[in-house]
Amino acid sequence: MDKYIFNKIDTFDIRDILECGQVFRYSKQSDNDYIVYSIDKKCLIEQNSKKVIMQSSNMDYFKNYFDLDTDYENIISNIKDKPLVNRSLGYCKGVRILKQDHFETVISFIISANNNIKRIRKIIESICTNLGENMGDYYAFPTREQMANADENFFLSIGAGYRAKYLVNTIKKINEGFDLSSIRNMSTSKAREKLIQLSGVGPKVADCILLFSYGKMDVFPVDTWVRKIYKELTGRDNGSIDSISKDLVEMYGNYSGYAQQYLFYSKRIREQKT
DNA sequence: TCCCAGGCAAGGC
DNA sequence: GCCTTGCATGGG
Repeated sequence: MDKYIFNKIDTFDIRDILECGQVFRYSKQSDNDYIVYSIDKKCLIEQNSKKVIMQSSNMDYFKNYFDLDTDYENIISNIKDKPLVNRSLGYCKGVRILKQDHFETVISFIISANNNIKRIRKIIESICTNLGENMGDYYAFPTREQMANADENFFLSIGAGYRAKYLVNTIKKINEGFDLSSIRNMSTSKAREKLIQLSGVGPKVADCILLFSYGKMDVFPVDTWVRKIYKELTGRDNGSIDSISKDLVEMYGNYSGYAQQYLFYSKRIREQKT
């Protein structure tokens, strides 16, 4: 296992990064010590006031995964004067937007619909332990072929609820040739349109996939928390996801995705939710 | 008992 | 096109 050490910076905090709601497969060893899993890989991350220590057999993968080449101070300087951003940074300046696997992110955020993070994590873990490869001390996220072995009853049995049939339909579509990698080269609006063709993927889930897996930053996923924030900002609590999202992207610009995550996570911290 | 959670699909208009 | 309703499940 390789080791990679870098100096601790304000814009990398492993707790913020993993607990901000963009990823569901991680385990907390202690306050500053986590393990994160992605597809069939894992990475240990330990941080203190001076250093961050990463350990993995797939270090190049995780350097990219954690977006280490991006200058977050520069991003912050571009949005810090926008509404609510500066206050939010006081809670979670260490957030970074991960570069997650397309398939895993699609499946994960279909499960996220009208659900809470604790349950989302539990359902995804059940998917891995039941369908994924045994890697020794953990289970990999199943491949699309492995997932094709699961039927609606399986997903119901692990608590997926009415999302069970969405999962079956989407897995089938992907196995029959729906190309997730081609989406990378599309414009944000085309990519969004394409993702929404998948069962269980609407505008909000599509925006999460675009942000957390495709690195599209001109999106602003609108969920129940963002609706509350939008009401604080504008006094309005009506409107479709598309209209609110469009408003917010106009307001926050090409760094909307980062702003969204700072606002979303700090809101949840302040309301003491898990 | 009702409300809520990183909403979506289907049907009505 | 927009608006309403039904939907599984577990926690507060």
